[in-house]
Amino acid sequence: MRPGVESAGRKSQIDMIKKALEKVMSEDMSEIWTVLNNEEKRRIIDSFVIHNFKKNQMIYAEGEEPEYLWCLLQGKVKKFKDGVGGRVQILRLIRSVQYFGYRAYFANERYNSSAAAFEPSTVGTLPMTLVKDMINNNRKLAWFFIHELSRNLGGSDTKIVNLTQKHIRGRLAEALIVLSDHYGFEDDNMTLKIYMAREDLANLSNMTTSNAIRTLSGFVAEKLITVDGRRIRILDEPQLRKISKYG
Amino acid sequence: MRPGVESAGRKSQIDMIKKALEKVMSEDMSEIWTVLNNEEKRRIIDSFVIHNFKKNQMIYAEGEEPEYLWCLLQGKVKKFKDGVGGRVQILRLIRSVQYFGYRAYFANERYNSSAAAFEPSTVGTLPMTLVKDMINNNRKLAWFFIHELSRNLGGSDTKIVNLTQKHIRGRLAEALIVLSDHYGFEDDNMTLKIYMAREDLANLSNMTTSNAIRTLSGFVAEKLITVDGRRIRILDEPQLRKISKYG
DNA sequence: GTAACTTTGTGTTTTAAAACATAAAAGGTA
DNA sequence: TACCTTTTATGTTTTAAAACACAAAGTTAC
Repeated sequence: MRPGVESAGRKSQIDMIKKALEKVMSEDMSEIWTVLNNEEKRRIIDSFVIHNFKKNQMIYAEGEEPEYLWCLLQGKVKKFKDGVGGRVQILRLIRSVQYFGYRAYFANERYNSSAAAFEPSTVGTLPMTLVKDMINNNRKLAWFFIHELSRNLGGSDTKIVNLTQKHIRGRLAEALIVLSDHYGFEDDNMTLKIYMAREDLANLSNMTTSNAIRTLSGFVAEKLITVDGRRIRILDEPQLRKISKYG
Repeated sequence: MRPGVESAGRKSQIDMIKKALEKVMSEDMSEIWTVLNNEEKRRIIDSFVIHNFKKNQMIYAEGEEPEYLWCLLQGKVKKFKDGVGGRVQILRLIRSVQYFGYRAYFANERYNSSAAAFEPSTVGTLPMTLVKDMINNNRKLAWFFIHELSRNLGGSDTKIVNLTQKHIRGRLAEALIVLSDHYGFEDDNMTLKIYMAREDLANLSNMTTSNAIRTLSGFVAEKLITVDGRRIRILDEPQLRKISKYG
C-alpha cells in the first residue's frame, strides 16, 4: 500500500520530517529509539517517510499485505475490524508516539484489521524489512517487540471477557475509563481529550449506536458525566469504575 | 507456584523424563529446539522438569507470578479466564507439543488467565529466566516468540469479533471447526479427537450450557453432526463452516 | 449395589439488547 | 440563506439468548 502523502510543498515537508524525527527521537516513551546505535539511526532517518492522513481516512485495510512499521507522530488512530452485518469492532486505539501495523508482518499474515485516522494525523513509516534487519542486530529491539506484543495480547484477552460478559452499562463505562486512561484529559482534568462520534463509542463497546446514545444519556442523568456534543466530562470516575466492574 | 509432581516412582519417572525430552527434541513442529546449540541443549536438559496433571487440575491461576515456560508434552490444556457472575471464557486450547505461560512474564505482568488440564497431561517446565538468557544469545529464539505472540494476537482479535457479533449457532459451529482444526479427528476422519463437556463447549463459544446442549441437538437434527455422549462426529463440515461464517 | 452428585436434555418464562421508526439538531455545501 | 446530509436523541416493538425449573442419564463414592 502506498499511503496518501499529502504533498504540502517541498520546504514545509522537509520541516515536517525534521520536526517529526526530532519528536520520535526525543520522546522518552518510545524507548525503542534509545536502543539504536548511530549507524542504525542513520538508516532509519534515510528510510523514514512521513504521511499525513485526513480525518476518517483509511491508513491500511484488512487483507492487505503489511510492508511498513507505522509510527503515529500526531493525531489519533483506531484499529478496527469489520464483522458480520456491517458491524464494526474497534480493537485498539493508538496515540502518539506509538507503533502499529507490525503484527501481521511478524505473523507472516495479511493485515487482520484495518487502521484509520480518528482525526488529522501524521504518521511515519519504516519498511518492515529494515525493522527485521534491525531486530537481528539489536537484541533490545527484539525485546521491545516481544514486550509490546505480550502486552497487547494480554489486553486482547481481557477485552474478550469484557465485551462478551459485561452488560451494556458496564461496557460503556469501561470504554470511558479506557479513553481517559489512554488519551487523558484536557486542562480541566475532566474533559476527555478525545472527541468521538457516538457510533465510534458504540463500536468500541460492542453495542448499537442508539444504545450508546441512550446509555450515555443515562450516565448524564445519574450525574456520572456531562455531555456537550462530543465533549465528555467525567464527573464521577469511581462510580464509573464500579459500573465497569459490574453493574 | 510449585506444580503438582505426581511422583510415580524413581525409575518410571526417569523413563518418563527421557521419553519426554526425546519427544520435545525430535518433534519437528516444535521448531524452537532446532535453533539451539549443544551448550544450550545441555542447559535445558538440566533445568527441564516434568509434571503430571490430572484431569481438570489447575496448572496455574490468574493473578499468580509467572516463572516458567510450560511445554505441553502429552494431553490437552485449556487457557481460560473467569469473568463476571461465575462465567468462564476459554481463550485458547493447547495441544502437544506447544508452549504456553510465557506471555505474562514477557509483559512483566501476573498471569492474566488460568490454565488447566482437560485430560491427564504431562507438562515440562523451564525457568523463564533461562528462556530469557537463551533469547539473548539466540536471535532465532527471539523470532520464535515474536512469531508466536503475533499469531496469537491476531487470533485473539479475530475471536473478539467472532464472539461478540456472531449468533449462537455461528459461534458453536465455529467452535466445532476450531476443535477439528486444532486437535484433529480419530481414525474415522469424522470423530473429534477431543471429548469435552457441554459446559466447556459453552465456555468456548460464549453461551450458557443449556444453549450449547440445545444448539448441538439442533445440529444433530439437521444432520450436520452426530453426538454420542462427548463423542462428536462432524458429518457436514462445509455446512458447519457456512453457519460459522454467518447463519 | 445403592446413594449422592454431576452432566445432559427439554420446556417455559424473562429480559437485555437489537431493530425499527421518527424527529430534532448540527454540520456542510451550493 | 436555504438545502441536504449526517449525527444525535428518544419512543416502541421484536427477538435472541439468559434464567429458571425440572427430569432423566451417567458417574463416582462409599
